[in-house]
Amino acid sequence: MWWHQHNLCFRNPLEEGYSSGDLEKKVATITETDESADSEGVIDSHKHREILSQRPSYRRILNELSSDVPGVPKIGEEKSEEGGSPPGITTMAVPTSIYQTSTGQYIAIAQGGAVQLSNPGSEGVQGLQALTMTNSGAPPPSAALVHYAAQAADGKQQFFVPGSQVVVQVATGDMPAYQIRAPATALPQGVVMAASPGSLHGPQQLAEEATRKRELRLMKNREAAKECRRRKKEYVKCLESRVAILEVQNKKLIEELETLKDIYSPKTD
DNA sequence: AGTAAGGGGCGTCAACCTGA
DNA sequence: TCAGGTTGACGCCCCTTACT
Repeated sequence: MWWHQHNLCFRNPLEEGYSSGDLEKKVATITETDESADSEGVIDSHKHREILSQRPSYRRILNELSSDVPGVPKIGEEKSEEGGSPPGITTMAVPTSIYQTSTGQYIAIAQGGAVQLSNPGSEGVQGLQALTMTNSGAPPPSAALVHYAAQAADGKQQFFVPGSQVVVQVATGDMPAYQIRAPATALPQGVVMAASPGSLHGPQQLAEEATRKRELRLMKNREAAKECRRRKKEYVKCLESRVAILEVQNKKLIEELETLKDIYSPKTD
């Protein structure tokens, strides 16, 4: 866990009864920053909006905090430090591309060319089914939805993914296998490419295009919300560790002050 | 066992921000 | 200016815990 990976293994302040909001105020107080925006209690919505709009993102705040505290990872850089996973936690390759087939299955192509399958019922990458890759085709750089699927001439199922590549089912049964191939021909017979916006006619195609755009936007926003929540949690953890560090520092300074007082104060005998 | 309360996660919407 | 990213807010669902 991040909390332990950076030698910041203090008692978790949240377990001592702090809410994350309390923590934020606590850090603001200790560091004398201007983060205690809602300390006044009730504020009108307009003011609240202003405050929110002036508030930097979690990524920025945490990166600023990280630059102050050595050893605290910056958001966006934490991937490499997760190299050694804690015992008991199964690691899995982060997929670089995720595609959805016409049957609703998800195909994730991980770095190194591993292909993973996920059924519609499973959630996200959980439940992804690792499959054997028989070649190491480089995955396309961006994630996108598969627009079409087809049955190849040999009866094997194919999924066409962006980047002019084809994921081909090369074995069926209990342990299906898939390959990433460059398509031999431009398109197999019977495959119809999704129409480009410029070639749309009729209200039905326009409606389909609008639906497709909406679903794409929802999917992206879904992922963005997940990422945002992950960053928020990381931000709270960062605040927790900062509180712990500052409390220790504060305690030391108080002790030091008491010691100096004892040394330099005139004896009153 | 049944139930209410509380917490966490998720999807979605909307407002705002930012970079091209 | 606009498309895409970010994030607060809301409602929903599921799980856990305490209580009856």
